Parts: sequence; structure tokens; C-alpha cells
Amino acid sequence: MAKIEASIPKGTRDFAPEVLVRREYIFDTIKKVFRKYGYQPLETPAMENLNVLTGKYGEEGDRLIFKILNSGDFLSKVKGDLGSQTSASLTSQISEKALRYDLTVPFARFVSKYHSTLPMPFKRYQIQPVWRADNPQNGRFREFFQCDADVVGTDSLIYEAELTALYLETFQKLGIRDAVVLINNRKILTGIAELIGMPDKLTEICVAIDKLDKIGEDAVKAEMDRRGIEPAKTDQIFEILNFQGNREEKLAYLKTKFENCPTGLTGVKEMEEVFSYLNSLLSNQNGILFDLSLARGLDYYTGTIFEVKCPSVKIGSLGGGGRYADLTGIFGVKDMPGVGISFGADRIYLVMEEKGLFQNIPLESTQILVVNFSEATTAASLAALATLRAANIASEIYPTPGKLPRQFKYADRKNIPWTLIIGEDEMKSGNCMLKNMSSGEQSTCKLDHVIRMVSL
RNA sequence: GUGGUUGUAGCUCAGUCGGUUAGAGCGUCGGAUUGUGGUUCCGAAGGUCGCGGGUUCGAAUCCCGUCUCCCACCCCA
Repeated sequence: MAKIEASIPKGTRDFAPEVLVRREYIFDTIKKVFRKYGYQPLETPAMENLNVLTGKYGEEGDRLIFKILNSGDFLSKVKGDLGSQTSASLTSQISEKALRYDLTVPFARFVSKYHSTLPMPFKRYQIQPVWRADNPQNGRFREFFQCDADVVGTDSLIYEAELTALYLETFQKLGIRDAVVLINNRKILTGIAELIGMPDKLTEICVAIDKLDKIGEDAVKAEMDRRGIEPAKTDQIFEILNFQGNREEKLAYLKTKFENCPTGLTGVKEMEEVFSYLNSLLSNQNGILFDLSLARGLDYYTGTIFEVKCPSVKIGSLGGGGRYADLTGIFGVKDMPGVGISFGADRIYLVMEEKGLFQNIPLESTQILVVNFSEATTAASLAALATLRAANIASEIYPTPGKLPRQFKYADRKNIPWTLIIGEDEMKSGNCMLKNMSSGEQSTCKLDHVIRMVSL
């Protein structure tokens, strides 16, 4: 039989046990905080109908959606001559399903389908993989996990403050102490676009200034020029973006700028409201930064926008989110505003690894390895194993009798902290021997003493 | 999707100008060691040199294609 290469698709990963233990620690931490803030779990299918996904992420986004071929002889159903098709016309005929690209659109679909039966406002969290046909890079994969929390059915800005607090608490719990939550408001950016007389260029402006911290002011200005924004207007934009001051000073400055700009003023007022809630909710707000240059590329955001950065590690953002005025309109359900955030678990992992934050997470799963001393003692060892498991102690037995060194090595490899030996001598006296694998100390005792020792 | 880069044992990497049987360390396995591992010593296994084609008397080495890794762009977590 021909040998098949044991490779996996580009940008995907196997998660070995020692990696997965750490990933699960991240997911568990996030999940616990989500629940503590009142968010309920949701899962949706890996695949969605293609028309649910297309057009939601811009032209670039459509290109990055993984499509699934129809079943059966899909080519025979193509209308007209195969050779004269474009990729787009062919795709729509041979594919009607695709892998989900994010968790927000499937959530919107879910809410649209079940809104009449859901408690409103509906708060859900969702931790599942998503797929993008992007080229991999550091911290970028084709299959990766998103951890989203959203609340829909309300435009209360209390949730903006709540999600900010949720972000900070989670990163504190994970040990990423220098994580910074950047906050801005799309209406302020809209105001700026109106101020310079180019409201139709909002998306271009956002895409360009979103790169500010990555490529610098000069490069952003050059990009704005390419995108059809005159240098004089760009200078006007930067005059506002570069304003130095604390929250209150920034807001006061913007108010004077937006004197004749209702949209911009609304943005300022929303920020004021969010900050007032935050003042009640959080005593320490060091990790929150009102950043006028925060823009975010996605166009469905209409109000507050968030992004989490870790300044000490060279990697993209660790999370992001924002408020959207209309989540479900495309599915025919009106008046469903919402706000949500997302954690990038894969990048959080890389940051924690780089900072050495996994040291304190125990790698072991099994607590006791029961040594399989000899054929004569296997039965007694199995009985002890059953007792340990009945006492809720994670334990396992070595499969083949004999060769103590090999059994100890196995315990080492799996980071098992204790071994339990029942040899001929112990069996006769009705005892067992418990060995601490890191200190090497061992003592003979009764099994129920072992249970007490290890349960400590 | 565009451009650059990388690929040799399970892992990290040598391999000269194209030349006989492709090496090392670590790891694995066996033994020293039939009641004690993480130390030591001895020994062994393990390779379609990413894959496919081409040039050549001869290719890990040169050429083309392709896949993958990493990097940049686009975009994003």
C-alpha cells in the first residue's frame, strides 16, 4: 500500500496533550468570567449556508471564506459551458455551504431565527473554531478559535462598560497584566469624516488609521493619499487624532470641534456615558485607554469599538469588538442592536507562552500510577486502582508486569506525581507503598492513608 | 490572492566543488540492573534528503514545477 503523508492542511494544527491542557486553561478562565457576567453558552454548526456568509465581510472577506463542494455529481448540474464560467459564477453553482468565518454572523442568524423565544436582552457566549482561507503568519491560522460574548436586543451603554470590565478581569486572571483595552466610538470617527467634508470616505479613513501603530503616521498619510483623501484633509484628521490629554480633556476638545456636527457629538456623549458607568463599576481603570486612532476595519460597527493590545509582545490584537446598530436586518428582523467582544485564544496562548505564564499550570492529569509489580500482584493492584478511582483520584495502572525502571520512567514522562507499589511483601502485610516522584521519598502505609495524602 | 524564504533521522542541526555506504547531539528501544525512575556506561534501531519531473556517467547538492514552514502585503483574531 502506498504510504500517505501524515500532513495536515496549511494553517491548521494538531493540539498535543501538553498544549491542550494550557489551551483549556485559557478557555476555562474565559468561560468562567463569561458566566459570572451572565452570558449563556451557544454553539452553531461548523458550516452555514453560503448565502448567510457572503457579503458580510466585504470583498476581501468573501475571498477568504472556505466553500464546501456540493455532494454528488455537482459538475453535471452546472448550467452552460464549463470553460466559459468565471470562478464566481461557478462557485454559486457548485457550492451552497461554507465553513463559518466568524461567530458573529452565525449568532445573528441564530437570533433572527429564535428571537421570539429568547429572553431579551439576550446575552450569549460562544467558543468555537472559525476558518479563513488566509495565508498563515505568526498568530494567524486558517483554523482558529474565537471566544465571543455578545448582548443583543438593547442599546444600553451599560453593556459597553460591562464588557470592558469583563475584558480587564479576564486578562488579569490570565496573568497578562499589561493588556490594554482601547476604546473609541465610530460616531466620533464619522464626525471627523463629516468635519473634513468627506463622510463617504469613512471606511477608507478607518482602514488607514487602523494601521497607525503598526506603520506610523507618515505611512498612514501616504495610504490616505492613495485612497483619495487630500493631504490637507489628512492633516486636519491628524490634528484631532494627535490631541494629547486625558479622557475628559479629549472629550472637551472634541465637543468644541463637533459644535456643528450632531453625529460626532452623539459619539462624545456615548463615550461620556460609558465612562460614567465604568467609574461606578471599576475602581482601577489603568488598563483602559480612550484612543481616538482606534478605528477597526469591519464596517458593521456603528458605536463603541474595542480592541485589546499587549504592548510588550509583538503580535496583533488579542481581541476586539464593538457595537452594531443592526445585527439581524439582513435576516429580516428589525431593531436588534447589540454589542460584543471577542478573545483571540490562539494569540493569548502565544503571549502567555512568551511571558512564561504557564509555569503554574499543572501539566499532570493522572495523580497516581499504580505499579504493575508482577503477575501475582496484578489483581491486588487493580483492586487498589478501583478504590482510588472510587475516591475520585485520577489514577492508572501500568499495563505489563515487571521492569520497575520502565514503569517509573512512564510516570516521569506523564508528570505523574505519585506511584503506588503493591509488591509481594506489601500484599502479604495488606499495605502498599506510596512514592513521591519528585522527592523520591516513599513509605509503607494503608490504602486509605494514601487517599488522604494525595487528596491534600 | 501577491512577493520573498525554508524543508536532511522523532527533535535540533552538519553535509565542502555534483563523486563510493548521508553524519552528530538529544530522544527512542535493548542491555549492565528480576524491589526503585529522572545519573552513568555499552549496544541497536531509525532516512523515498518535502513531493514530482529535468540536466548528468553520477544529484541531498544544479534547473523547473508543486506542497509546506516562516516573513511581508492584503485583511484580520
